[in-house]
Amino acid sequence: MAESGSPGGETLLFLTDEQLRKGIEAMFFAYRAFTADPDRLLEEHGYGRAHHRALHFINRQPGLTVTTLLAVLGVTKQSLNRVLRTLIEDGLVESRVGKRDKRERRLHLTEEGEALERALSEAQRGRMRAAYRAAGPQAVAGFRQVLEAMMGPDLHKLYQMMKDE
Amino acid sequence: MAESGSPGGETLLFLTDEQLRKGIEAMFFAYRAFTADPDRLLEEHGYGRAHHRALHFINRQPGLTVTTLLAVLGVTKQSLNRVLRTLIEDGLVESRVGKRDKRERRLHLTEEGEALERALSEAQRGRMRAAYRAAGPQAVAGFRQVLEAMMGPDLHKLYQMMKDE
DNA sequence: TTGGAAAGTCAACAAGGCTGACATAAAGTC
DNA sequence: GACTTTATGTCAGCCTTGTTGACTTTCCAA
Repeated sequence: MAESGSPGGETLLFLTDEQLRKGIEAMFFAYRAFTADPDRLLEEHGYGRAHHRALHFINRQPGLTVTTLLAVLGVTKQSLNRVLRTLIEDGLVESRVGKRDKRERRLHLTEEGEALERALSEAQRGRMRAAYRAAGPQAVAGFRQVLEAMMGPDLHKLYQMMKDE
Repeated sequence: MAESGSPGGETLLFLTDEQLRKGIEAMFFAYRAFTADPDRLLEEHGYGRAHHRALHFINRQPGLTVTTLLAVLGVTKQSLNRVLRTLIEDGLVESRVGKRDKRERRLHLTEEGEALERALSEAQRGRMRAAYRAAGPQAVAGFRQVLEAMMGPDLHKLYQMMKDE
């Protein structure tokens, strides 16, 4: 019941606690749907969500280093390594020694890795595309604005690191 | 590279695979930020995200049954029970035998439960409020539209079950 | 040459999903 | 009244994915 009134001349009803709670629930349910499609596919291949995330970002930034991927994913080295190791063993990801700095490992998807990434992304984009189409370009712009504002400056920096087109 | 052209007379650039991928990443980063604040608070109390979700929905629908909560959360009985048991033992949730149907357990928050829920929600709403304010009412409307379209009919039904104001 | 950064590994632990199998009480049905 | 179904709870065990802490190897850079 914080800001229910009309302090200035503007209507701030969209900042009501109730509206905020509905927004929170919308995030909860939407995120569940958002991960459901790739999850099904992953299970068939014996992988989990963590594998998907690694594949996604390696695909987006071919040649990124392990340290960068760690920062992007926001997990510990040990946690990522477990996932990365199986992907490399299974021949989905290739780890190449850095040219200038030989300590670095540059990560790339193999053809097989690209194929799985594409399938996972397809599933996820399918739902996204349907939602975008249903809501329209104006709504999509608002959607992106709110999400970007919500992620805060640090994550927004990582977000912008990913190539835009 | 599916729909890059201009099939009709309309610009469908917002349905580009690249735009969809950015949307996917926005969801990923935003959801991470979205859960970060309550997670900190939860850790101080020795609880996890699962406890937060239970508290949230019991608060929203006081007196809901276990079966309903199961449907809303989308987890198994065993998984929910582990969480619910500790909340009841710790005196945050009260389980009352149903009046008409005595098999049912009606779930309610105690005062202590309400206090924690309020604190968690406050943390989460703080970020949400800032994002909403920064993006403006128009963007918020679009945000909600896209999320609702994304969750699909089944989850949308559960979403609408929650009281709106 | 020496300190620090990048990567990898081992071990142990915790949260929170899951399945399967059962048990009980209460409702509902025939 | 006997039988079936529903709502709930519980035990046991497994998996993924996160964590901390300790330690190693390799390599860059001052």
